[in-house]
Amino acid sequence: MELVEERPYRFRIEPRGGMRVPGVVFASRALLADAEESLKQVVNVATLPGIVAASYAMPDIHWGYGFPIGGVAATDVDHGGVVSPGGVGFDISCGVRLLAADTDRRALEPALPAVMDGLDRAIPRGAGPGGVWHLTGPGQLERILQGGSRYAVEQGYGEERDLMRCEDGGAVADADVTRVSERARERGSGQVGSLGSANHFLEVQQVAEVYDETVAAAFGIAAGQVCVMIHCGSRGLGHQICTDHVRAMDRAMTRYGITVPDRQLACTPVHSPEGRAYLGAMAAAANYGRANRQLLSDAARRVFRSAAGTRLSLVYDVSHNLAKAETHTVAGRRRRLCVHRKGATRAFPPGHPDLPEDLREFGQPVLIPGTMGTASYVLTGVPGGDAFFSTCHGAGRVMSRHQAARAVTGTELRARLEAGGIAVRPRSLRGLSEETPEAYKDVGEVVAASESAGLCRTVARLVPLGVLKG
DNA sequence: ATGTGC
Repeated sequence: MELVEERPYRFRIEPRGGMRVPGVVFASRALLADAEESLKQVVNVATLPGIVAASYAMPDIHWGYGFPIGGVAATDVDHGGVVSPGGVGFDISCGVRLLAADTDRRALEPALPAVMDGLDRAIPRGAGPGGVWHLTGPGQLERILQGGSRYAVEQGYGEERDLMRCEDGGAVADADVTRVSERARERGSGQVGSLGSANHFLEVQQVAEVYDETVAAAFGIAAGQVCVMIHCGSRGLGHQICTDHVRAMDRAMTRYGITVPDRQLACTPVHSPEGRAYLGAMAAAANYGRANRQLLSDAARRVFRSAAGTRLSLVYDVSHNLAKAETHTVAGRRRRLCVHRKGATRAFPPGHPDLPEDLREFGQPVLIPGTMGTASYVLTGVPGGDAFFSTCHGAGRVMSRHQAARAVTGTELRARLEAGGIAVRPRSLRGLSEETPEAYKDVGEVVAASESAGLCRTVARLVPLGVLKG
């Protein structure tokens, strides 16, 4: 793959063959070692009908289904632009939520074991069914799919203020529950309010370092403060929706005269029946993922209140796997776009009208979940942000699950983390070993490259005190 | 990511 370094941390792949736009990759050379397969995916995405500006990749790019993880692609909906489920990923609306406690690490210390034991009991996790809500009637899942976090708050699982700190106010209005298959509903109905497995987690963290005092203060965080970070998505429901709609688009594509270099890029125009159906179902999954994080926040709040007398207030909730209707200026013209972000986080700049009023002058909080036992980051959007105001989403794997499990046993890893002062409550020791830090890139490098590329600014680094995993 | 395979 021919990468031209346009400037430090920004590489370009010139359009050729079926590419309609160039590829643009934000990274260091070091982060792109072994990226050959995922760079090919950047090139493939550049062939999609209606794509504008470039096929972008963030510094945490790695191989994914069709699109690379860490990919951003926008299509012009008024000029045949397509939507592709592979550009969102199987875990629709996977994202991160950060809550700030009204206490610091030292004050929490004596209560930490009780907090961890309480969370261990209160937070459903791991593969398969189980969630904090047991649905009572047939209409309840539909209300979750329509109402997202807003519905959870209406039912008493949160505060009205939470919704101000959620992307889209906690729910999007364009969910179409009729496009969510019976099978997806079945899978989703038993998992409402659950973490899932793999890289999903709930961590008790402390703010280890603040890089921008003013912005951190506006976000409600300070050095030493205890926080709770929740990383999870839409579980089996989102997975089934992706499966269903990839299949439908794969069958329909030729009717629209669309050919793609990889079947995993199955897509149809945004304004086709199949495109609208996917976007309606995707929005329902997005609301499900948000309700999921809202319910887990409420469960965590109850534990902190009873075990430590501590309150948790929401900093922000943002997804890194979504396609969204956004208007951007491209080549001097305002265009209505379908922006796919897959393993990439929206990072609106200061002054953006969609930000809550009290955060508007500081930019959007961007939440980066780190590898277990290392660090997580809070970033903020910056003026002139490239790639339709997007940045990285996390570390990115370098080792397969199998390799990781061979490198360390769960028991060894737990002992290592505990020796480092991190309490661990795993559901499965095998699952824990698959998430060993050496299986991932250094998230600090990813964040530094994102900032150097001009995609965001680093606000704070958080380190874990306790980890709950699936 | 995922009732960890079609």
